[in-house]
Amino acid sequence: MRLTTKGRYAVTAMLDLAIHASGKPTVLADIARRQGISLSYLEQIFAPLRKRALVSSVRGPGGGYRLARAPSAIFIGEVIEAVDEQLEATRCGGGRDCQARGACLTHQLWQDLSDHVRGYLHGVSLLDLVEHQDLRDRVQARSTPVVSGGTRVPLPGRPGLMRIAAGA
Amino acid sequence: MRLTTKGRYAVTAMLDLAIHASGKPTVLADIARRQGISLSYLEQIFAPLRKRALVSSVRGPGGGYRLARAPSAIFIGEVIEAVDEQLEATRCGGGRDCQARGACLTHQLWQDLSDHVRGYLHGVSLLDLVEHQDLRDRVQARSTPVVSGGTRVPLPGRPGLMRIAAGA
DNA sequence: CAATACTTGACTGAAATACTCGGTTATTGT
DNA sequence: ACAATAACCGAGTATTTCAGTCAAGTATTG
Ligand code: FES
Ligand code: FES
Repeated sequence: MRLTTKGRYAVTAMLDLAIHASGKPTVLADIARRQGISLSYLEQIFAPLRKRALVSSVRGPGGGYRLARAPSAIFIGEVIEAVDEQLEATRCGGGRDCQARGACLTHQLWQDLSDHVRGYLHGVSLLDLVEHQDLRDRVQARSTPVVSGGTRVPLPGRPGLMRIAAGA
Repeated sequence: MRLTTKGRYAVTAMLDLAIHASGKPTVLADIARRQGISLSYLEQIFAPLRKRALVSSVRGPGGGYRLARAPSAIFIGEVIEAVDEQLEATRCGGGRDCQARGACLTHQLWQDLSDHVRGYLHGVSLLDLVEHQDLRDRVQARSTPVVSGGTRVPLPGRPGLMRIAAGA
C-alpha cells in the first residue's frame, strides 16, 4: 500500500481547484503558491489527472485547469489512483502468487484491507471536503459509498483504541 | 501511510506461530523456511515484537518463540504498529502542522482514513486468520472493534465500485 | 564445553520518492 | 506578427527508505 505526497498533493490541488472554481480556469502557479507545492511538481501531477479526465485544461493566457465534473461526482479514490496507481495492499498485487506455490497465509487479509480502504476513499467526494472542515460526522455516516442504495448505517463514534504505538 | 513487507512478514510470522503452537516454542529458522523469509530479517522483525510483549522468547537449545497471549487476544494492528511504527496517513503525523500556518486542507481526510484503517486492523485477531481462509464474512461483520460494547452493525456486502484503475 | 538459538548492531545495494531543470507547443492580447 | 502566458513534456538527480546481509555476541541445554 502506497500513499505518498504525490497522492496527497493531488487531492489538495483538486480541492483547491474546487474551492476557487469561478468560471475562469485556475492556473497551476496559484495553486502552487496557495498550497505550498512546487509548480514543476504540480505539472507532473496534473498530467495523469488530465489523462484520466478528472480535469480539463486550457492553454495560453487566461488558461489553466478546471474540474472536468461536478465536485460531487469526483471521488478521492479516483484522484489518488490516478496519480499513485495503486491502493493495493497485497504484495502479489492481486495475483495470489507471492509465495511461488499459491497465495500466502495473509493474502485474504490484505485483500480485504484494500477493499476497505478503496471503499472508503471512493465514498468521499470533493464536495464533501469542500463543504465542511468537520467532515468527520458526515464522512463516517457515509463510509458506504453513495452510488448504491444509500443504506447509511450509523457507525459508532470513533473507537477509543488507537494510539497504541506510543513511541518512547 | 506505510505498509511494507516488514509489517506483512510480521503478521505472517505471527500467524505461523499461532498455527504451529504446541507447547514447545517455535524456532525462527522453521518460520523462515516455511514462509520463505530470510532468517536474519526475521530476527530483526522479532526484536520489536518481543519488546512490545507480543511474543516471548526462550534461549538456548529447545528454545524459540511463543505467542505471549492467546491468538484471540492479539490483533493485527498491534503487530503491524509494533514493527512498522505507524499506520498514520497524515503527512504531519497528527500535529496539524504540515502547512507552516496550521493544518492543510486535507488533514481531516487523512486523519479519518487512519482511524478507519486502524479500527479495521485492530478488529481482526490472529485467531480470526487462523480459523478461516474465507475470513471475509466475519471480518466485515466486525469492522468495529471487539473491545467496546460489541455493537456489531451489519455492513452491507462489499461495494461493487472498486477496480477503477484499470491500467492500460 | 560445545551446540543451539536468541540478540544486537552496523552495514549495504537497490529502488522509490520528491523533487528540479530545460525546453516545446498552443493561445491570446496588442 | 510578436511577445507574453501557461500548459505540456522528458530527463536528470539528491535523498530517503526498503529489504536484506553480515558479524559478533549472550544465554541455555545436555
Ligand atoms: S499477498 Fe497475495 S499471495 Fe501473498
Ligand atoms: S496532514 Fe496534518 S496538517 Fe497536513
